[in-house]
Amino acid sequence: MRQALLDAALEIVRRDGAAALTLRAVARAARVSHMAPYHHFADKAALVAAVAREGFRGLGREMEERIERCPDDPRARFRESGIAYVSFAVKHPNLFRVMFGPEAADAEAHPDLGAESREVFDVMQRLLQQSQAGYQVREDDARQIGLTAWSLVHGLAMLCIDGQFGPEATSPEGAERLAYAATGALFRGLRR
Amino acid sequence: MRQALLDAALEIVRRDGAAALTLRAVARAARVSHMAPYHHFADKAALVAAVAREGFRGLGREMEERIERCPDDPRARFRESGIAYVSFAVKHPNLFRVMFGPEAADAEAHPDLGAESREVFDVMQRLLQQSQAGYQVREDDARQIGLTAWSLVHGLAMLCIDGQFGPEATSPEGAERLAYAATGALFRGLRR
DNA sequence: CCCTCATCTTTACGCTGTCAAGATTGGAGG
DNA sequence: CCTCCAATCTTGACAGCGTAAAGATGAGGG
Repeated sequence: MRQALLDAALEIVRRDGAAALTLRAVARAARVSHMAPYHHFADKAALVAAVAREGFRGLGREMEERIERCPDDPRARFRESGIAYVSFAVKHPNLFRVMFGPEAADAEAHPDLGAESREVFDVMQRLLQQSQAGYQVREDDARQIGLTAWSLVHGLAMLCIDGQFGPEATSPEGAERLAYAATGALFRGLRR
Repeated sequence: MRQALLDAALEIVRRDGAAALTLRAVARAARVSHMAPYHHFADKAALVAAVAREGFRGLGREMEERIERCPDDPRARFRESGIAYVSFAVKHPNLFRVMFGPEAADAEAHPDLGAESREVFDVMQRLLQQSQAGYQVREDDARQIGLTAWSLVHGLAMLCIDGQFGPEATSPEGAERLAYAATGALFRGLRR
């Protein structure tokens, strides 16, 4: 039942956007009364957090899947993880907006959600350290470089799905091309 | 009257956050009936767009103000514009969220808002081209580099105010330190 | 003087999240 | 087998939201 509600919520977000994610709409889609969700989620924020959690798991999966394609080059793996980040956002813009939207924002209220997002960041951080171990990235403060890389792909993802770069950036191909170029510029700066 | 409503809206956003920005709350704060705002704004989205527009103007102002401090070094001016971007977000997090929030997102519905945000981007773009003219930045596709720089500072701003970098990144000093380091890494890559 | 138009108010509707109270149900203990 | 209980679901209600419709008010020009 909880899973059915979550599936309905994900479908609503995918089809109609974050604004349509409503407790009552989820209940309708699951063919239960408008109060039934309260027996599985404390309130609306908890439902939204659960949806966001699914999003972070999917993002992590797509990143892992993509970096498996180049097992030998640590630097390429690091770069591909960033491109996967942008690609995921453009392929699932509504879900991505929920993941970083105002209702799931305060990580205090939903600590497990914060853990899930930190795990995604840790994937990038681990790849970065392997790149450093492979003498391909400067040995400056690793955390600082990780935050910079995360900021770059996160901002690129956000501005792409907000249409700030024009319509060509909303296609997966266009977004990946931008991500490829952007990460390339950063890499030239990170190279030792 | 329109200005009074706008001021009330800005105050509500600043004090209570984007979620509290409500047509009725604005009307209450301005001591008019809950329908009065409709004579000055087509609907709630129009009010939100007007608030966002004020935000972009303030952002542009802070950027211009900050780059005036270093009139001689084009590259430093470019960098300072990015730091001002992050600084503005951390100093006005609620307003920043409205500027890129879902209600002001579709630039189609409010073309003047899109113009205002494009103007901010153009400031950075112009500084970039001056840096190129001063032989301090590679001559790759200027638009591409501009988008990369915008993405970096935008992502940094977003993740700072979302608390994803921890509490130390929510202070103006901490955020500026991060922005300084991040733009530095990118600059090493952009240098010819 | 009266008409007109812009501005503001009142009332009403459907939607939302959530509280409170009842109904159903399935399994554990006597 | 009966009873009780806890979990689950439903019904009904309330306040707050955005907004549509219609009435009030008041100033300016014929």
